[in-house]
Amino acid sequence: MQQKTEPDHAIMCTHRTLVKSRARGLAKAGLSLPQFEVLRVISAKGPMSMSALSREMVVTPPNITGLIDRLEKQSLVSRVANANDRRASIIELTEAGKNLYDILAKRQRVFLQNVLNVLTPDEQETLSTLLSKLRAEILRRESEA
Amino acid sequence: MQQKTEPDHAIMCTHRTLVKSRARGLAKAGLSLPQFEVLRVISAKGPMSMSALSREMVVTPPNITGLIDRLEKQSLVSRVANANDRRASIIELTEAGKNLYDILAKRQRVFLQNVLNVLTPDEQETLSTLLSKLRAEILRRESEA
DNA sequence: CCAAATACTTAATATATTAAATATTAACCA
DNA sequence: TGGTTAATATTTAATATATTAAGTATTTGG
Repeated sequence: MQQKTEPDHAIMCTHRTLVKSRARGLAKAGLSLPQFEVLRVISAKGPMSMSALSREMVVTPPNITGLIDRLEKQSLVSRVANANDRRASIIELTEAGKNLYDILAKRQRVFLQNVLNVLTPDEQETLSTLLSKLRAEILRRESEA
Repeated sequence: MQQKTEPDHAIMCTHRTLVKSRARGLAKAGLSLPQFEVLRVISAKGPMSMSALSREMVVTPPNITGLIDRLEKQSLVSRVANANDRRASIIELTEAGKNLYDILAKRQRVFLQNVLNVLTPDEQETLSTLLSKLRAEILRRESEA
């Protein structure tokens, strides 16, 4: 997995490894990582429209349509009609959705915490700071890519 | 884009920002980032079979079939029959592929170097080291996810 | 009331996966 | 040697995620 020591490669490799591990864990419960993220956002911020969800997850609305279709088929979320605005239905977690999320979220939280604990609190802060600087610089130089 | 200071979120956000910027740059020349990566691997290691390519890029063979189909349609690579092993053709860059890659690779290299230079060499090394530690720990704890 | 904005869906396409099919090569053994 | 079997290389099919472009429905501002 590891090939070069340049930070951009390190970011790519670490991201890929993290995503694959998390996805493998969730797959045991029949969920994908994007599907889990939908449950996480609604669980954290409460029921919301699909356009709000697309803004929270930084993905496009057609993507949300598909994700909600699949989660609804699994009876983990439901589209609840909204009398105030008949264009937008409100996406809620079902009881099954809440229960599954609670179980998986706990497991994911423990896993991530255990992984991060390989770094000291200082190292964790340093890592976040360096990545944040890099992110700002990428955005600043967007036009040069 | 930036939401939390936990390192795992920082990795996700920075990765997304980096990938989007690079992809935007390549899109001006009609290439996607995965397509560019195919050209990069062949340019660096020479012509190779699709299975070798799939191992280099850490993706599955059916994915490579699609990528090569689309690159061949653009006349940037060609499948060259292999007398030694008629199962596998060898993927080569065409002249157009070499020329396009050279131009884009230079631009990407400069962009990445400029971005990374927002960090000092020491900071770059620290970042790589911390990410590497994290990656090793994720792999060690894979089963806990 | 009508134009513009907003919310969602549909269609087409790209990337990526797993599962299964085909083609070829390599290995073994009777 | 010859033939079956196993391994390898690629493709196809089905599905999930994600995008852009275009279409429909509803709301809102003037």
